[in-house]
Amino acid sequence: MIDREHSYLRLAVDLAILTVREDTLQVLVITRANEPFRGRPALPGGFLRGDEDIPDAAVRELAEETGLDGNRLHLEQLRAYGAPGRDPRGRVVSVAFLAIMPDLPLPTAGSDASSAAWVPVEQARGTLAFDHDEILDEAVERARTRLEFTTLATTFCGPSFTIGDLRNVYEVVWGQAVDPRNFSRKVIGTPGFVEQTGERRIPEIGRPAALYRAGAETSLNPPIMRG
Amino acid sequence: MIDREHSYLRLAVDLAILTVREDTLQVLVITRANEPFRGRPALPGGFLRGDEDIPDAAVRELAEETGLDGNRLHLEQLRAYGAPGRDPRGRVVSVAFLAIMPDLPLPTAGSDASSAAWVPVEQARGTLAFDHDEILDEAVERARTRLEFTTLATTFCGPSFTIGDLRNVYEVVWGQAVDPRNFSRKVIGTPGFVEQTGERRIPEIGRPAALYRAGAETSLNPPIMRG
DNA sequence: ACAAAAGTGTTCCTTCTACACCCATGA
DNA sequence: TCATGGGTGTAGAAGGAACACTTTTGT
Repeated sequence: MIDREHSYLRLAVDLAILTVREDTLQVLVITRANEPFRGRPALPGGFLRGDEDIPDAAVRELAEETGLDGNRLHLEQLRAYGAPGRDPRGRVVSVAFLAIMPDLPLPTAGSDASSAAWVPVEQARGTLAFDHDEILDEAVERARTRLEFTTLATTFCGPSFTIGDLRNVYEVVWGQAVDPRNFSRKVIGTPGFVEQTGERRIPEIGRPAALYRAGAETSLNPPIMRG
Repeated sequence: MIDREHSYLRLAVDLAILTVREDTLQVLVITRANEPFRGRPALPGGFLRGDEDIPDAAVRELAEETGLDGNRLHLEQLRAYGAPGRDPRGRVVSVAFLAIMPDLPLPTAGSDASSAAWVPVEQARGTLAFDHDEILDEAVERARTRLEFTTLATTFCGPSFTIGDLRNVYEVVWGQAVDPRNFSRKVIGTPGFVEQTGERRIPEIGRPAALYRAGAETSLNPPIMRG
């Protein structure tokens, strides 16, 4: 059944899972347990199973690698990577996904994932196996533009957060300062971006901040443009 | 070599090739010569060859179906489509591309492509084989946002065009009127969007219009937003 | 002169930007 | 009362929307 004209190949799914942690943008990186690239850092991922849709494979891999429920966080397809020779095992095409989640502790998960760890993007860049450096760069760029045009920043936060927390997400992901005064107005003035919970968070020093949860709106019009 | 855990599959490339023709947005559609969906309209495409990169496969299919040089026009990946059952022949994952080109006559091409024809998007929508209706919808939406944020509209035009021609592209792709006065100013005032050729086009009746060619800039900042 | 399409000037309005200023709290 | 972060007011600049008006041609 396999011929040369249109040959069979294996399809993998790779995940660039981003979070904001300790005021830096971090990516979930595993250390490869097997050849090829054994011992090298890489993005989590794995092969598509027989009768599985591509997003389902991404959700499954996410659960296997992090122990988390992929239906609860943001997961979007970036694109397919298929350069011949990108995988020394043979012809493998990978569909890359961008995932975004709050800063949760990584369950010291089972099988494959014992080595999963958060690593600052700046530190991971240039060190990853396969073509994962390229995937990571495109994932970060996608996340940056998503913050401009969607309310996605809230998925970096937990169930409740202050406007300052949300602003910190923008500053860390964009790598540039954002004016706190104008940012508050913009967020609060955009219907459906955030909803007040009624609670407040009292800092060690300073005025308490109102707590919010993510609103129903997903797109941002007008957008919040980077400088 | 094929096991159930991570099975082999075939990878296809499908192309949503758009142009503006007779004041409508049209898509290149073929009539399928073979099963499955024999006789039904579909997007052009085909299987990836053994040692071929994915964009190369898209360029090759474009050449085979239209006789045109895919290196000269805009070609960008949309995403991978891999729902089980999307192709009755078995497990086939397709990487879809958006292509944009000027309104050129279709060479009555060779092998596969004798049935290639331009069809208005509104007319093609809902009639295509496989999941190509979904691909077409996403291609059109991508093209619409590309016009907002990039200078891509010029690739719908030939080597030289008037500002009116370019405005017509926006009106047809967006499906809404655009103010001619403000549009001129915006386009001419954006450095690198268009360059004057020095020639003019003299219409049957009316003031001659200056001719332009595409400029070097690709992104559009500030963008041209839809209403 | 007239039709048709190209292009300019101007006014109003929304939004962004920058920054002065006030508010609420714990130590 | 001070430090700290939360939040409001406001003036200026930039850009978009709407539209009156002028320009350039062939018939």
